[in-house]
Amino acid sequence: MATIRDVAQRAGVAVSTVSRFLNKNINLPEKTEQKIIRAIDELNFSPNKVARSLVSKKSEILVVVVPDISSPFFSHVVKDIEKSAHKDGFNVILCDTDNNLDKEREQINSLRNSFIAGYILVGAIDDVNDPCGDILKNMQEKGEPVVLIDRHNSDNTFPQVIHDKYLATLMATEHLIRLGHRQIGFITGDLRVYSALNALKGFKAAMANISKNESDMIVVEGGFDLDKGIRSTEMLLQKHPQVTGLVVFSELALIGAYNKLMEMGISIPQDISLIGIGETDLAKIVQPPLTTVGFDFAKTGELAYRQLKNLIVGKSMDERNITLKPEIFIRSSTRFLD
Amino acid sequence: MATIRDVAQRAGVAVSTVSRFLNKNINLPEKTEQKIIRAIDELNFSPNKVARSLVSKKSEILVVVVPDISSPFFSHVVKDIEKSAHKDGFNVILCDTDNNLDKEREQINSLRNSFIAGYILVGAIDDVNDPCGDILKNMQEKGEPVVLIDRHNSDNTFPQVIHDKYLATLMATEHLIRLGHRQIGFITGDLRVYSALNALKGFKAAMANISKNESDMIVVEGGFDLDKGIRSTEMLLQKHPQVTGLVVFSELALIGAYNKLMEMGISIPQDISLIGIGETDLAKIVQPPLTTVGFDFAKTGELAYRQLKNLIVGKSMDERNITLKPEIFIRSSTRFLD
DNA sequence: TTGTAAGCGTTATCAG
DNA sequence: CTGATAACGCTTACAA
Repeated sequence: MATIRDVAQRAGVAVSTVSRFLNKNINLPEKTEQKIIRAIDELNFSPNKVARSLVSKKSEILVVVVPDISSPFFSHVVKDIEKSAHKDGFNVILCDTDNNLDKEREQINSLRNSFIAGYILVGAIDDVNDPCGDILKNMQEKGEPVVLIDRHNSDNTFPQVIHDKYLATLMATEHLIRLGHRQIGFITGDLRVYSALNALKGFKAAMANISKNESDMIVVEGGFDLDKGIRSTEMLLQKHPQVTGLVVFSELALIGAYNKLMEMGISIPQDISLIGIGETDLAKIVQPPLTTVGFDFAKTGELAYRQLKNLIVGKSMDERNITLKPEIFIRSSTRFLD
Repeated sequence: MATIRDVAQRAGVAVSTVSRFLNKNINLPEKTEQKIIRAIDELNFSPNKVARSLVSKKSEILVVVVPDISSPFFSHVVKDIEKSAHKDGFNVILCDTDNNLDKEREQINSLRNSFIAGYILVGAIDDVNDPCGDILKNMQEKGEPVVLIDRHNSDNTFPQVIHDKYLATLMATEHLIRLGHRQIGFITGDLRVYSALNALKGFKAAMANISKNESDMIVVEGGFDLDKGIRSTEMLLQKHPQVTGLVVFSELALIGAYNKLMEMGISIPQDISLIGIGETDLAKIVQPPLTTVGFDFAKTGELAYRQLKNLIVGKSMDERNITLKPEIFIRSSTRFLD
């Protein structure tokens, strides 16, 4: 690999001149510029990022932390972040924490001496009980650019993008209520996750209109994968065979619930109306297509990146907290209860 | 941020001593070791990766290039690579090329001066016509560690992990033939992709047993997403309403085909037997569950990482080319044609 | 065993 | 406007 020294030597100028040229700091005379260009070309030189990073104390590297990249929502968000970031010349380091906050800690800490330009952290399990407070606090003190997506954000410390899961679950549940359902079950996500907790609140708020005390409400703690959806559905139906409507948090668990109902020979929506929180292709594709309350998460990644970018360049933002509102997609898995 | 200098000063030793301690190059006397540990602790010091990288001319950063991280197969592979890599202390830069080879070129080139430890490239569109030859050749010359997954690999230049899509499609087609089908349609992937091309060969090989000339074979060029699967199925059925069996390459296109058939009121497997190449949860979940010929792609990422690791540490591998064999999962979407 | 100093490839300061 | 040269934070000969 040729260095800036080699280029300078070959062009017959000083390294600083080449450096200036590279950083377009100044208008050099046509003549020297040509010499430099030629030398760079002949040597096939390109400046070393690491050396550059060492002196400038920054890099063009972003870190994106997700609980599970193989989950459709997260992989879409990451894709959009990467796409936006790439346009600005940033590269993205992906950290998959496997829903393990210790791993998250470790990963972030191991990167903290690499002049990372900024971080985007996506909601993780146990976020509610232990919002990585120590690390985040430290990052804040150090002034490191951090943006949060669907994450517990005490004291509103960091800019964030939030999907209003409270409202989404409220809407979903109210939809069933409007259709005449009274015996409505809710399969939550892992309640140590910020947005899952909010969803539960939304469910309770909606149910409060038709049910006097909370203890009557039919709630089973679920999770974010297919398997959890299957098992939770089974459990819920066993304990509460009277349900006519089912609200399921998270896309994958919804598909799990769908699968379980089909397997049990329970007809959707004849026997049970099924509605999910979160929108994916999957919900549209199964038969019958599933009614969902979802978000246009094509925007999430880009919005989060934009926030981060503003943070990095020190530009003030119009709004530090972006809350995305849900939309209901009525398909064929819910019916009027006569 | 404290530097190694600060630590040395505080501990009352030379920087080199601290460096030696950090790199465990030597056994220091208990006494000085304690002093250093204390200083490090008090200053909350951790060594700067960038500076380290500059002198060592290497880094703990891997680059993984995929055509589309939002596709289930790729996101699973990336997850496994990340997991394995993280155990060895590597971080992973994710490049999503959006199936654009120019973007791939650009991304890789922009990273070539960052002392990247190694690269894993996953099969992309146009790989067949233009296997990024210039860049890859250059990388080979420079001795940069590169591992390929499902990718055109002229002259067997790089270690690789391959899913035998030829065999998979052969098996799928033969399964339908065994069930008595003769009018079998095939929806390919994008034929500029290496493994899609192989799949087509597999289909033709199987069909050769029951069909004299190739021009009789029913083939429609498809793609890798849901939408392409839907459109290709529509087109195929329009031109060839006589088909009783359908082989679909790629997981997502399979689901698209399923969806289209359902929408058209075509019963699976009564009217048409449907079989897919590639295994995902989706195929298991829809009703009826779909027969597939798939791969245990839980292994792919880890295997590729292992190859790369060996390349990086200069360890010779048992096998440079790992070919993963498919397995048939017979479910309820194929039936005996009476 | 420990310390001194050179150097990794840049950028930035400061003379000329 | 250009050219030496000192950083940046670390590793590693080489010397003591």
